[in-house]
This record gives sequence, C-alpha cells and structure tokens, in this order.
Amino acid sequence: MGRRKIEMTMVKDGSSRQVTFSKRRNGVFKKANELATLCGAEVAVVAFSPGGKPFSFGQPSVGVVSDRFLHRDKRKPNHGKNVVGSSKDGAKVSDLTQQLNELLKQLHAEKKRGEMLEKEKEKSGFKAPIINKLGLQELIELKGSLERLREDIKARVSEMEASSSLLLLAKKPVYESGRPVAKKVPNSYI
Amino acid sequence: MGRRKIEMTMVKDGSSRQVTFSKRRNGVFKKANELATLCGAEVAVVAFSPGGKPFSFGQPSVGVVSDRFLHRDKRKPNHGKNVVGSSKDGAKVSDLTQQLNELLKQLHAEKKRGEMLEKEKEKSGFKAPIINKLGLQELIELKGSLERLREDIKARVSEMEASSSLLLLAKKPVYESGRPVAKKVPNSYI
DNA sequence: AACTATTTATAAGA
DNA sequence: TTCTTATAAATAGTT
Repeated sequence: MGRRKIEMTMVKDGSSRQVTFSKRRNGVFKKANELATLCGAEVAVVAFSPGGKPFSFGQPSVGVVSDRFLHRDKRKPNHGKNVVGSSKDGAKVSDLTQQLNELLKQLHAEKKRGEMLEKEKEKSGFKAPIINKLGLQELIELKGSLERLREDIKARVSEMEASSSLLLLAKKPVYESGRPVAKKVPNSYI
Repeated sequence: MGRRKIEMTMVKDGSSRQVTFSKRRNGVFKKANELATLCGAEVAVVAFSPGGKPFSFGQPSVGVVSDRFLHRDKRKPNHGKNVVGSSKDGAKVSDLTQQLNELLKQLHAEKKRGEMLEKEKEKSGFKAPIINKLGLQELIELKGSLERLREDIKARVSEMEASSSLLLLAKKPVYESGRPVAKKVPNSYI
C-alpha cells in the first residue's frame, strides 16, 4: 500500500526490513485495537522484531487472552473438529490446518472454475479459432466485407442467371479457357 | 475504510458487529502474516469473537510466540537473522504456514488466471457473439457451406466474367428486369 | 457473497 | 528518523 506494490517475500535489506517492521507493527496493533474496540473482542498480538525485540498489544492483556486461548477456555470452540490435543501448539496446528483446508477448498473451486473456462475457451477456439483471434476492429471490417460480399454475390447471381438464361436460350454450353461453366449456386447458400 | 468513516466505538447492532468482526479479523490476520513474511518476524494474534469463539494466527505458532513473550525468552535480543521453528511443534507449524502461503499464492494465481479467462470470454463474446453461440455441428456445416459457396462463387465469377466478356465484346450493357448488372466482386473477397 | 465509494495503510522519497 | 505523497489495500454500506 504505497508508491508501489511489493512482493510478499522477506525484505532483503536489513535496514529496510526494520523500517517495514516498525511501520507495519504499528499498523497491526492499530487494527487489533480497532477490532477489540468495535467488536468488544478480546485480542492479543505479540511480535518479535527481526532484531528479536518483543512488542505486544493486548485487550485486556496479552496474558489474559493467551491464557484463555491456550489453557482456560472451556467453551466449545468454533473449530473443534480438528483439535490435535489441547496444547498451545495443538491449537495452533489445528487452526492452521483449518485455514489450510479452507484454502484448499477455495483453491479447488478456483481450479475447477479455471478448467471450466479453459474448456469453454478451447471449445470456442476449436469452433472458430481464426475468428476468435481477430481483433474487434478486424471483425467489424470482416463483417462489413462479408455484407458487401453477400450483396455483390446476390447481384452476381442475378446477373449470372440472367446471362445464363440468355445463353441457355441459345441452347449452347458456355466455355472459357476450355472449361465448362459451374453449376448453379443454391440461393440458400447466399 | 469504506463508504463512510465510522466512530471508533462498539458497534451496537449484534449482527453488524459479528460481520465487522469477521471482516476485520481476516484483515488483522492478513496484516500479521504480511508482517511475519516481510520481516521474518515471529508474530501471534489471538482474538475472541463477540460470541466467545477463539481465532488465531501464529508464526511459527501462538504457543511458541506467547511462551517466548510471557515466560521463556531469556535470549538477548537477536540482532542477526531471525530464528524460526526452533521449538518442537514450531517446525511442523512452520511447514504448515509455508504451505498456507504457498496455497495463498496459488490461489491468487488461479484467481488471476480465472479472471483473465473470464475477460477473454467476455471479449470474444462481445466480438463474435453470434458465431460463438453456434454449436459445433452447426459450425462444421457452416464451414462446409462456406467452402462450397466459395468454390461455387469462384466458378460463378469465372462464368460471369466469361459471359461478361462475351457480352461486353458486343459493346452492350447487360440488363435483367430493368436492373443494371452488379459491379465486379474483388477476388480478394472470395 | 459480491460490489463500490471511501477511508486507511504504507512504499518511496525528501 | 519523521514527514510527505502517490498508490495499494482494507472495508462500510449496499445489493
């Protein structure tokens, strides 16, 4: 969120990393505070800087919240299905597992959607590969050309039929360059 | 950050409060994850919803971070590189976190891809709506018709040109039903 | 669950 | 570092 979008990977330069940590740590704490204030929620955040210094935010306190989370909360948790033991790390693993499963679901859905779209694309690509590659302007021009062609062909057919009629009236086949004339084009094609 | 600025006080309506909690909880977790990723920091967030349900994010885990913060961290601040996954479950959780981030990347990529395909679809749909709606069989038939038409037209043009030549040799315009003959169709159209 | 109009966070730069 | 500023992101209200 700034002058440029940055890759979500560790900032290489140590100095920049420290600056980023300071800025974003404040951001996270502020967001956590807003979450607690707006929703009446108990929230705790602990962060160790790249240099190993501890920082924390807690509502009402880090200790109260972490205790409730790690040891004391006997209420039914919303993610109880995947609980791996009752230890602090078990809770974390369970939570991550839940997040993982959620993401896997989303990912699967997205892939499915992507595949559907790919199929549709291939399908239409197979149906009209050349036309699909044309740009809009080209298609507009093509449409115009086809329309003009159709009109010209109609006229041509009329003309030809007139000529043919006239010529056929003479009971003589028409040749040009030693080749017999083509058969009549069905009007349904035009 | 929305349609309106809101007072930083508890949301009164319970339903809205729950919605706000859900949205902002995700926001805080995302920010915490970014802080950990960008800065190589250990970060833990625990939040209890208005309904008392626990949610958490931790890198490498809530337990590791809170323990380090509350009880066990006797280390001097580490001014070198960050230590990740040094505890028993830390490695496992770290792996899960890595998987999570990997999945998030994949998910984002899939979504982007899906969006691109959707755009392409819309684009081609806009460009050639009629042709895209044709079924495969219809298109095969259309193709055949067009090919036959093209051949017939070629022949027709030859015929017409022959006729025209013959007729033009007579220095007379050709009419049929009181209508002058059409202009020549450029061969590039056929 | 999506969708915008806005507000907020923040990456660079001074 | 702190302040500024152009952009990216989050999200409040809406459908």
